[in-house]
Amino acid sequence: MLDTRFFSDEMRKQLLEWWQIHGRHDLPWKRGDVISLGASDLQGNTFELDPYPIWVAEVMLQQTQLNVMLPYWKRWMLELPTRADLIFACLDKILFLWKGLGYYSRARRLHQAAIQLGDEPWPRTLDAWMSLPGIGRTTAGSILSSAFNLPFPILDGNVTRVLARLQAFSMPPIKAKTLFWSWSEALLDREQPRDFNQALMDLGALICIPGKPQCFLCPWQEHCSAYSYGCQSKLPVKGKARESPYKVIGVGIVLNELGEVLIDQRHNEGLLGGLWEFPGGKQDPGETIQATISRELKEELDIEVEVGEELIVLNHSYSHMKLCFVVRLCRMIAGRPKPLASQQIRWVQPEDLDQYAFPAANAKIISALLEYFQDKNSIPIL
DNA sequence: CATACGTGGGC
DNA sequence: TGCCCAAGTAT
Repeated sequence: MLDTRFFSDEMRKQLLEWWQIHGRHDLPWKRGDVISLGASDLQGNTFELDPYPIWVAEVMLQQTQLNVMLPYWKRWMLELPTRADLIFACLDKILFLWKGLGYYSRARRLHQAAIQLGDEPWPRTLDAWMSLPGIGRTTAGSILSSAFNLPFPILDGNVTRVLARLQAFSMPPIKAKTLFWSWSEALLDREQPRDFNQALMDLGALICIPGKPQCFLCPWQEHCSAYSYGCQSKLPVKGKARESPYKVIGVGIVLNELGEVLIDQRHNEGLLGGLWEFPGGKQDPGETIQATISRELKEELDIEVEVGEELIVLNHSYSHMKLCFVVRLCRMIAGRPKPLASQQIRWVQPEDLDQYAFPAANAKIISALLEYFQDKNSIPIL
């Protein structure tokens, strides 16, 4: 039941004319090699682009803004320029290239998907792309329309916001995914889906922004229900966010007599999967932080430590919880560390920590540790 | 369908 | 400082 009343050819034309002038035309994955020409020529927009750089970009762009992912994408393309390079890369390298971007399962799934594709030709159907790990309908539609100029709609945060305002939709869009998809599909310019999808996203990213949209610059002002009601800054309606839990985490910087520090690699599944970290864990109610650290290191590494001075305390918010890391220097008293709760453990020189993929919060701990050693001008003998 | 899953920028 | 938000996917 496709309601296309609101979506005219005139609207498509207005958006594309706006985009020709104001759109983001400098996306490097859309300026790369043209892998084949269609019946027409470049002017006709029927050329095809290499899907690999587009695929990498689209995955990096999931829940991530263009200016944030761009340097990561450039480095990735230098290190792993083709699908074959990705297939044969090791997970450590992949996670290192992803370090700091967040949502690390994206990197693992990109790798898995490349392996799954093997040396098959690039898929050209929605189902084939969506069957790959890490690729949902939006990413599949983006790749198919960007690379092959095929008429598949998208529904990202930008498009959702534009549509919610265009239709003055008064419920949280999350409750009406199917309707929004049908709108995106009805709206799509089937003659030039590549440019149209990009134009729609650019409209959302540049004009129809959250908060205070730039309606005075909008090519669709006259078509926008929210604008006519003056409610554009209230849309889209968001669902109520649940309070995220707060936890205190005791972290142990365990040093040995060689001045090496003990790190562990997290299991691949779940939060920060596959990344390295300093050992530690959640403080139990009524427990001192010293007790937390010595208990966690006993449970996870089977070592006894003496908990020493505080290195740093830092707060860190994830999307679904807030943590306070209390980091203490530790001396190992007894035992030999074993990876009881991790993939592996390693003793490393502090200068070599930059060769491992640590999450952002741990990167701050590393900075504090290196500063500490610099101030001491020597490795502390505990 | 609700929830897990990161991070940095903007205000 | 703290909260909102950003090119979503998997379960």
